[in-house]
Amino acid sequence: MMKNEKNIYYIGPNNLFDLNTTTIQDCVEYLKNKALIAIDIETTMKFNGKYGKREGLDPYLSNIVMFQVGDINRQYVIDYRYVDINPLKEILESNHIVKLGHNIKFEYKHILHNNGIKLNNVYDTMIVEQILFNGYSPKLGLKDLNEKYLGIEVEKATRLEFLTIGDKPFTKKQILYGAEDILYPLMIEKHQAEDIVRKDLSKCVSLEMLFLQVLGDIEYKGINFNTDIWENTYNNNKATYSTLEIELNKYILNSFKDTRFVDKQLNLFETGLKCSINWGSSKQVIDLFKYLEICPQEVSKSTKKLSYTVNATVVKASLKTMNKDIPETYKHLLDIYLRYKELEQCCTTFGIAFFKYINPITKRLHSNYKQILNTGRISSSNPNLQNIPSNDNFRRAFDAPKGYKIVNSDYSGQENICLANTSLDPDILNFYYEGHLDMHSYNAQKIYPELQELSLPEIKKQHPEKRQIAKSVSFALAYGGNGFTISNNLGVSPEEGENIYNAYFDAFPKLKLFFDESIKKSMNQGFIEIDPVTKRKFYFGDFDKLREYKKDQDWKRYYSLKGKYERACLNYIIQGAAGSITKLAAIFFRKWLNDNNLNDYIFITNLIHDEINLEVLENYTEIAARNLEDCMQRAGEIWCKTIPLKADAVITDYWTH
DNA sequence: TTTCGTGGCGCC
DNA sequence: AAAAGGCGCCACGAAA
Repeated sequence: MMKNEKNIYYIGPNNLFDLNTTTIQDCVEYLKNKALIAIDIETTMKFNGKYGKREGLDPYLSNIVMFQVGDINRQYVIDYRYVDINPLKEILESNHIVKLGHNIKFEYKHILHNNGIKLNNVYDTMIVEQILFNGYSPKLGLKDLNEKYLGIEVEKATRLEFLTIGDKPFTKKQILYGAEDILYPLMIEKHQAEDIVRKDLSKCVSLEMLFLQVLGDIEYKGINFNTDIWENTYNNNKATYSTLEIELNKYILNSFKDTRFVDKQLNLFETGLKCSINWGSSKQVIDLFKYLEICPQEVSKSTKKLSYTVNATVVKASLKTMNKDIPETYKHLLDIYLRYKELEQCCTTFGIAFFKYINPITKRLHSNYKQILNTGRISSSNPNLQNIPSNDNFRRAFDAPKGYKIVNSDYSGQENICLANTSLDPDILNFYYEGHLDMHSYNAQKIYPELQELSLPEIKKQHPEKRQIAKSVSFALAYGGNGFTISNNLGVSPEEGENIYNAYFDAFPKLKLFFDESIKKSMNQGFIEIDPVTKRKFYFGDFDKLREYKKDQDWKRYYSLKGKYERACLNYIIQGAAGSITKLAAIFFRKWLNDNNLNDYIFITNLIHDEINLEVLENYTEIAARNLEDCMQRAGEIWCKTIPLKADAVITDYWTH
C-alpha cells in the first residue's frame, strides 16, 4: 500500500489543506481496539541552539512539534503544539496494543518527559533490523530501510525543517512527511516479520523490545555526578602530571642539548633551550626512544606489522628485559615517562573535559546506550559510563544525591560461570561444586603437576608467578588464543607456549571438545548462535570473501579472516550469553519497580556488562538491594542451569566496584 | 578549517 | 599461514 492522502487525518489548527481533519477523540476511538499502531514525533530546538547539536534530540532540550500515530489504513498527524495528546494515554500505556516505531527509544523518552507517559509494548524496526542482520553491518536509518524493503526514496530535507519551525503552521508537505514516517515502518515490519520466524529470532526480539524500555528509563533519568569531587581528583592528577612533564623536559635539556630534541630559542625575551618533544605525541616519543636505541616493537593491531611503540605494557616489559643493557639514566627516563603516561588519560578523557556531558537542565549525566553490539552486549557513549576508572578517586564522583543511597550489584564471575554451564567441563564444574573461589590458582594446579599437593591458598601465596601465568593463559584461551599467543604473552619459546596450551586443555578436555565443536558448528552453518535462550545470531558477513581467498590461494587473508571468525565463535557465545542475562535481569527489575509503584523512589542509573547500579531513596535501600539480587539471580537461572550465577548487592554512598 | 586514521588506554 | 574478545574517547598529525 502506498501513501494515500485519503488515509491521512490532520488534528490541529489552520485547516488550510484539502486533507481530512478530525479530533483527538476520533483518533482515540479509531485506535483503541487496534492490535498494532505506529507512532512517531518530530521535535524542535527549545533554546534556539544555545546548547548546540544536542537540542532537538535531548528530551530536556527539545519540544515536540508533531505527533503522528496510526495504523496502515489511517495515519493521524497531530499538531502537538496546540493539541493535548493526553486522551491517548491509555492507548500508549496499554499492554495490548503494540506501539511500533523506528528507533522508538527516542519517542519513549520525549513522551515520558512531556506527558509523563511511559510507552508500553513497544516494537522497534531499527532494533529488529540489527537483530536480523547482525554481522552484515546493516544500514539502520529509516531512509535505508525504506529503500531496501519498499523501494521508496524519501527526501530528508523536510525533517530538518522541524528543527527551526517555531510556531509556524505545518506545510502540507510536512504533514505528508509526518504520515509517511509511521506508514513506512508499519510496512517494513511486515517484511521483517517473516525473517524473524525463519531465523528463529522471536525470543531475541521480545527480549530486546522489553530491554529498550529499560534503556529509555536509564537515559532519561541519567546519573548523579559530583563535580567538586571530580575536579578535586583532576587537580591532584594534573599537578603530578605537570611536574612529570617538567622533569621529562629537564632530562632532555640536561642530557641531549645538542640533538634535534632541543630547540634553541632566539627571540628577544627568552634565550636558552627548550625541549621540542611533545610527550603526548607517541610519534615524537618513539623518535626519541629510537635515537636512544631503547624503543620496543610490537605487531600493530591495525596494520598487523611489527612497529615501534610506546605502549606502556610493552615499554614496561622491554625495560625488564633490557635491564642490564641500558644506562641507569635511560631507566630513569623510562620510569618518569611511564608515570607520566599513567596520568595522561586521567587528565584528558577523565579530566574536566568530562564536564561537557553534564546536562544543563538536570545537571546529571545522560549517556547514550547502543542497545545491540555484535556480541549482544551494550555500549555507552557521550559519556561512556562503562570505562570510568575503577579507582575510587573517580568513582566517588558518582555519588548519591541528598536523601538517596547508591546500590551496586554485580555478578560474581559471570563469564566464567556461563562458560562452565555451556561447556559442562567436569573439571570446571568441580571447581564450583567444591566451593572454591580462586579460579586462577585452580587452573595453575591443573597446568603444573608439581602443585598437585598444595591447597589453592598455598598456591596463591607460594607460587604467585605460576598463578599469574595460569590467569593469563585462561584469559587468552577463552578468547581463542593458542600456543603461539601464550608464548608471545609470556615471552617464552613457542615450544613452551605449546606445552602450556596442551597442559591446559589436557586438564580440561571437555572444554577443548566444546570449543572445537562450537567452531565447527558455526563455521558450517555460516553464523554463530550466540546464546541458546534468545537464539541471537551473528552472521559471518564476509563468508563469501573467505571462499574467495581460498579459491585465490590468498592464504594470508584467508587465515587471517578464518582465525578472526573462529575466535569469534568462542568469544561471542561467552560474552553474548552474559550480555543477555544482564539485559533480562534489568527487565525483571524494571518490572518489579512498575508492579510495586516504586518508580519515584528507585532508579536504574547505569549498566556495566555484569553490573547494575541504582540510585535509591534512603528508606528503600534494603528492599531495592534484595530485589536487585533476586532479579539478577532469576535471570541467571534461565541460562545457567548447572552452576548458579549469583549477584552481590552493596548499599553505599558512591559507586563502589 | 574540518575530517579521518592511528596509537594508546580506560572498562568488562 | 594468522596468532586474545568486546567497546568509546582522547591527542596527534596528515589529508582534504
